[in-house]
Amino acid sequence: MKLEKLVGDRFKERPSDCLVESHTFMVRGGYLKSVANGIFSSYMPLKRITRKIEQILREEMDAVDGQEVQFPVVMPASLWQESGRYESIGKEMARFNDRSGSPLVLGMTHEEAAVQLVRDYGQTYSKYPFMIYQIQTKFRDEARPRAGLIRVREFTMKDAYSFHTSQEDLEKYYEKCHKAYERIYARAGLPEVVSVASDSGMMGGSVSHEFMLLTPIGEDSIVLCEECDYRANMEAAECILQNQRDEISEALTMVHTPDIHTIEDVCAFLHCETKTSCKAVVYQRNSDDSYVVLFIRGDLEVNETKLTNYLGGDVHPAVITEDCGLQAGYIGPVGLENKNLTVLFDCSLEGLNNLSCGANKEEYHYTGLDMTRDVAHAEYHDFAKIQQGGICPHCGKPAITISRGIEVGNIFQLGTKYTKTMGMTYDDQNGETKYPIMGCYGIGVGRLAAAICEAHHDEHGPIWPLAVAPWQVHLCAVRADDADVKAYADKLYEELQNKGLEVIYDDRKVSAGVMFSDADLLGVPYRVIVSPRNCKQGQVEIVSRDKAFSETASMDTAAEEIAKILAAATEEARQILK
RNA sequence: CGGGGCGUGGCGCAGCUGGUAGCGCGCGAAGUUUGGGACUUCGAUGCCGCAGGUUCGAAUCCUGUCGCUCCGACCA
Repeated sequence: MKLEKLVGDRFKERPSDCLVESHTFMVRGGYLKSVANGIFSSYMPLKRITRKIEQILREEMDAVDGQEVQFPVVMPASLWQESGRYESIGKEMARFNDRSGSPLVLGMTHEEAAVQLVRDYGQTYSKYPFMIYQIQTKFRDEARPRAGLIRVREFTMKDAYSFHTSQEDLEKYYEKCHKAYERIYARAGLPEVVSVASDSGMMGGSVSHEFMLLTPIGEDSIVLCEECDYRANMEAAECILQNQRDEISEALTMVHTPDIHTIEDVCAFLHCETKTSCKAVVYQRNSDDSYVVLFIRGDLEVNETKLTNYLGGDVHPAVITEDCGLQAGYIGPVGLENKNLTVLFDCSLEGLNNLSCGANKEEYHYTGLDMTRDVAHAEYHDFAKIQQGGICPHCGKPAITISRGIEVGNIFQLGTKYTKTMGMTYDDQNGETKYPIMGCYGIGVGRLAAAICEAHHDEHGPIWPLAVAPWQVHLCAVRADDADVKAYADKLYEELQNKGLEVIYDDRKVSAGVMFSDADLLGVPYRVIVSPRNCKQGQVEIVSRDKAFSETASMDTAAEEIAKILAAATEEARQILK
């Protein structure tokens, strides 16, 4: 490919809406163009990258006996009504009607389609296990797309679905897929991706893992232990506390606290720390707007996912009205005898004494609250967000750190949620009718490309790992107006292509600065420089994009040398994988 | 869904106490340059997001609307 003919502009200035490096470089380097909020077209360089990523995905899925299939993008609402998700999923799913008025949806995930595809086939145990996968466009009407390809509305995803006749078999296969995922990230140049235990959210099921690239620009919070290998999604991390009770319990005393509402204000007023207070966090159930009051230690935050899981339904922050029986800013556990309230207590309060709390009376708080004495009936559950420096649920050491990460894939043990609702059954050896157990496994292709860029770049542009780079060699003819340079570079271009290498060839009559800047933006791992200076010495320069490698080769044997270097690099990558 | 910000050539921006648009980059031509985004000269490119309103006159003021974006909520 001649760079001169490559469609798409490269430019110097950072567009104002690009806030992360991957987005900036992909826009500046002519990789993509925004079409609408969270919807992009790809130019050739990005298309070549995603094609290579997809090929890696195919190979690794095939290696775990996956069969590539293809589900439709557009599906009838009836298919989603079978699983119940037509109703349970909100505005994230795009819905429309066809000409006859029949409701349709755009696929945002394909569990239903997968079950539909195989439920007639999988009627006997002898057909199991099997796995099907596709690489397909998904549309999710995200509330807030952001950061270029990191979070978009339309994207390509590899999604896989496995079907099993026993939990043990699923678990065995799940483990295989976990390893396959590790290989995928390693091959794509992101061996640093870690898997974390996660909350499975709307997908249902129990065990799941998210694969995370740790980076400050990530959207998810991840809990890591510095002392052991414990890793978890923020939502799933158990919060363990060692509650320290004072020896002497003071008496419960009402204190006048005019115009003081927040925990910080109350504690400042009472000259105590927020961790010696009991705060109330009020929610309402989405289903019926009934109130849920959660008491938690003043310095901690509520993990709403834990709360949702405990309640078995979604909640939203409460709107406290005059007549709901709650004194906003003065809610406390003592004397809160309200009929229609669900009152919950976080473990962080268990056994504590000498706390401050609201008195359920306007402008009054209590001091000297003793949970054991004053709130004897309380049951304690874990609703708290784990904190930096918190206690690791695995090793028990106070070595928890919280990092940000980009989710570049995830795997779920789905169980029978979809096979049950959609009536997929098989007969086992004993002639008993059973529901197959499912697993599912997803990787977003574009997001992975963005994550690679995020992890591998310098101030000038991306540094694509060889396995996913849009081209393998970037041939620069510096001073292409020089006849010797041009003639030799043309010849070398020809030779490299004949050796089966992927070459982007820049023979534009532009200054070296422009040429190198463009090469930096395209991030091709090996750069070959032909110039008058080099020609005079009978040599060409071969340098790697990451500057780790730089050597010269004779003009006569340059093509062979380059091919050798690439072969060696490919082989090295293969060795590392083992 | 809540709260901010912004819509002016392809990109980045100025103009916004009203008088019909300007700068830098990029683009085209000519020439001088040539190993990290060169220089000079000339040139092209704008329904100033859209629709109303105020006014003799609107990029500028008012109203509405659409779009983009950031923070939060939500989230396979």
